Amino acid sequence: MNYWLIKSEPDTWSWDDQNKSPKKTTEWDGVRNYQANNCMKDMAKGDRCFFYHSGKERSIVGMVQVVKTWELDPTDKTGRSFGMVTVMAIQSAKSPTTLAQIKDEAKLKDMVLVKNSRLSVQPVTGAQWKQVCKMAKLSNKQE
DNA sequence: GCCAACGTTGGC
DNA sequence: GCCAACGTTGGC
Repeated sequence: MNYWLIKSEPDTWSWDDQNKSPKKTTEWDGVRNYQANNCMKDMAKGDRCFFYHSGKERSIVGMVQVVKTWELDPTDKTGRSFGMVTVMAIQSAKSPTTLAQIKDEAKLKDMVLVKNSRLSVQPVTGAQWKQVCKMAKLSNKQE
């Protein structure tokens, strides 16, 4: 199992939208960046991702699970084989964790979120995952 | 609203 | 294949 972080501008697609959508799932389309696309290609069914609000909020607000692996994004008109995965909301953060808090935590100083803030889909290490779960009051147990 | 960081485009 | 110009993202 691998861990990831996906970002969304809440005005475009918020955690609330995610939870209101049928079966709490959504196709994570619209990614037009090779690095982000490659991350999605590496995702396996059951992998988990933090859901991060960029823009004004800048915080980790929940956790989603990959329910369908990478497939071609039908909205892509570039002809460059950008794709998407399908994710399902599984937990809301009881204590949403802000970017400022993450930056203050020494154990998280190497997070991609800190080092390359522009990447919209990014890997998270096991140690970082555990630490953020603790801070956000998210359960790390497997169903 | 500004600007740094980064990715992409296109001329050569 | 290089690199300048440009556009976009996202934190501040």
